[in-house]
Amino acid sequence: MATISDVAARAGVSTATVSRALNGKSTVDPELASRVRAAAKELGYRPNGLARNLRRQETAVLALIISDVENPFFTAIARGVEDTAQAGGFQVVLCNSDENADKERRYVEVALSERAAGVIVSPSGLPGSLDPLFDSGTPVVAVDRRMPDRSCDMVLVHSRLAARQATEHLIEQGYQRIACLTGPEGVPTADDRAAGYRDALVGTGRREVLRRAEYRAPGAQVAASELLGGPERPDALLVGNSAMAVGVLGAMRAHGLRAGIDLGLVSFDDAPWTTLLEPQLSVVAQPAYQIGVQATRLLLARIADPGRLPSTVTLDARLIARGSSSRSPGSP
Amino acid sequence: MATISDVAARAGVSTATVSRALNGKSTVDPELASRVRAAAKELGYRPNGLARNLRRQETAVLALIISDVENPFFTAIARGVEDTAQAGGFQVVLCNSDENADKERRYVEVALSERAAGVIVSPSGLPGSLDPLFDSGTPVVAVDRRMPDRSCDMVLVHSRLAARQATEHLIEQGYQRIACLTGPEGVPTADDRAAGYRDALVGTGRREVLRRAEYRAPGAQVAASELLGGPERPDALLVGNSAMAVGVLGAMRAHGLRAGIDLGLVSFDDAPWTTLLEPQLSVVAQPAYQIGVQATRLLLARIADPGRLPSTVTLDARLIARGSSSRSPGSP
DNA sequence: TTGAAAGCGCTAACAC
DNA sequence: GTGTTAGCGCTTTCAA
Repeated sequence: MATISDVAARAGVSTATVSRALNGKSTVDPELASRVRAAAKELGYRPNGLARNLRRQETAVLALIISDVENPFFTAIARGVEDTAQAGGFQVVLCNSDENADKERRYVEVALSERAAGVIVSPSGLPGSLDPLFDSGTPVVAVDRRMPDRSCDMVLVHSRLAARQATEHLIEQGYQRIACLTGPEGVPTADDRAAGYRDALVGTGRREVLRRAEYRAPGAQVAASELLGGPERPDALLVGNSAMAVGVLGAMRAHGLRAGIDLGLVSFDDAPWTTLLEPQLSVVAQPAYQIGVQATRLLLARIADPGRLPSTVTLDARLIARGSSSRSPGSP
Repeated sequence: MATISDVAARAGVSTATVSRALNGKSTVDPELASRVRAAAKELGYRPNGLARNLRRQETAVLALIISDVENPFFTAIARGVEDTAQAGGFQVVLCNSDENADKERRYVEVALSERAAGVIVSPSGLPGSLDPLFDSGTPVVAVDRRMPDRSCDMVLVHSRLAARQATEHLIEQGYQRIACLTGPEGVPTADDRAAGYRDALVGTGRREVLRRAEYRAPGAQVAASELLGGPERPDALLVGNSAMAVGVLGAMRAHGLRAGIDLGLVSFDDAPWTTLLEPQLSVVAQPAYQIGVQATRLLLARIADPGRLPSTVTLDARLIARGSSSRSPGSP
């Protein structure tokens, strides 16, 4: 592969001039500049990013470490990050930590050793697993899940409030035994959903029925099956995310239960298929794309000014009530 | 950030010894090696990957350029790539070209200038848009969509055959006016589905009704609406992918049509929600994860031996017939 | 405006 | 077994 010296030789100038010409420095004779461009083109020259970044001590690549590529919530965040980063002249590489602290650590290593300009991460939740990242001084923004023991830029969702509103909605609809199936203990979003659920139940005389499972379909299906097959079956359920909702709906099918009528249902995350069900699934829609946009803005601001004080952006989620949380089937 | 010289100074050895010790070369005195490790730890030393890669003239990072992060088919491929690459000692960075030839080109530039060890790409379809990638000599594997005018490693699916089988299944079920809604002209997978659909229709006396739309929900919904609202409404439909199926099902809802009874339905891609519908959606399941695995194997083999002859792996897809393609509602 | 030369941090000959 | 040193390809002083 052609190097800058090859181009310089061919254009009959020094490597310095090639560098200046190709980087659009104004202090280059137009005549030389065009000779350089021609030579570069003929040789199919492509600057070596490694050498450039090594010399400049900076990169134009952001790393986005998300906890599950197969979860539409996170891919929507990725879209927001990508659009905003590209507009700011940065490229984004996506790393899938798969809710696995070990993979997360490995990708942090990659991001650091490749000297990414900044990192956006949805923390897997294991305390301290991101210490190397923070200690490195690399600009970081945490999304979706807060970092309890670290001061850093964050973009979060009012999910406790949203969980409370969703539960209150189920109460208003007249459901009596309302359960909550959320993510693993210690994962902040999962704990928030549980807390919001509790907030709504206080003083209503209803009993708390709280279950935990991983944020995926299989675990949720098992947990839901236990709940639905046990004594004192709940008549409504608040579900932690859309992957879990898939498991819950699978369990309901197995138990012959109809959404809305036999079991009121609200799930976090507005997946594209939720309106295809009969009845349609009520959801708490999180502004995933906006989370990505805001996180990138914070990150770019911090890259530009590493000394600025960390700030937290908290976005609202929106309850969309549909048929699955309404006792009269078929109502909106 | 600490450099190798800092570590060398602290351990009282040369940088060469630090490098050897940290890279596990056996020719280092154990005593010195442990002193080096201690010094590195104390300083929080992290090798500069840029410098290392520049010197070594190689990277352990693969780039995976997929056409849509929000499509479960591609994220499943990504999982397969990631698992296989990690087992082979490579990291994977994901780039989302978003079915956009321009973005695709930009990410190719990034992959080349960062000197990725290899690239796996699901081509956007614009002819020639990947020329720089191929011309660079970087190891490449194309997945899902073949490169008609290039000789390179590929991992494909027998989707023409699968489309034919799916259509034959609809014929067997007694549907008479079978239409096909597939992706844009020129996208190989879209053309294959159309061809397979035609293969099945030949000699059955049925008329071809072929529609094209982008591989996403909105376009598919519009196209399906036209089809379903027009004269001589089809009584069955073969759909190009799961995102399109979302659009089609939305259109059916708007027109008050029931799957299976009013409209026999088979869609490509076995998304997690397909079994939640009533009736369940019949699908052509593509081995997405395996595509990722095989593609990575081919890529690693080519990285190890750039001179080997290109080969193509073609995997089978599997028809899973469920209620949406059966006239008797509720049958499996 | 242009060129010569230093040097980013690391690895791999080569010499001892 | 260890140190010295050259050099990966680029950008950026510093002189001219």
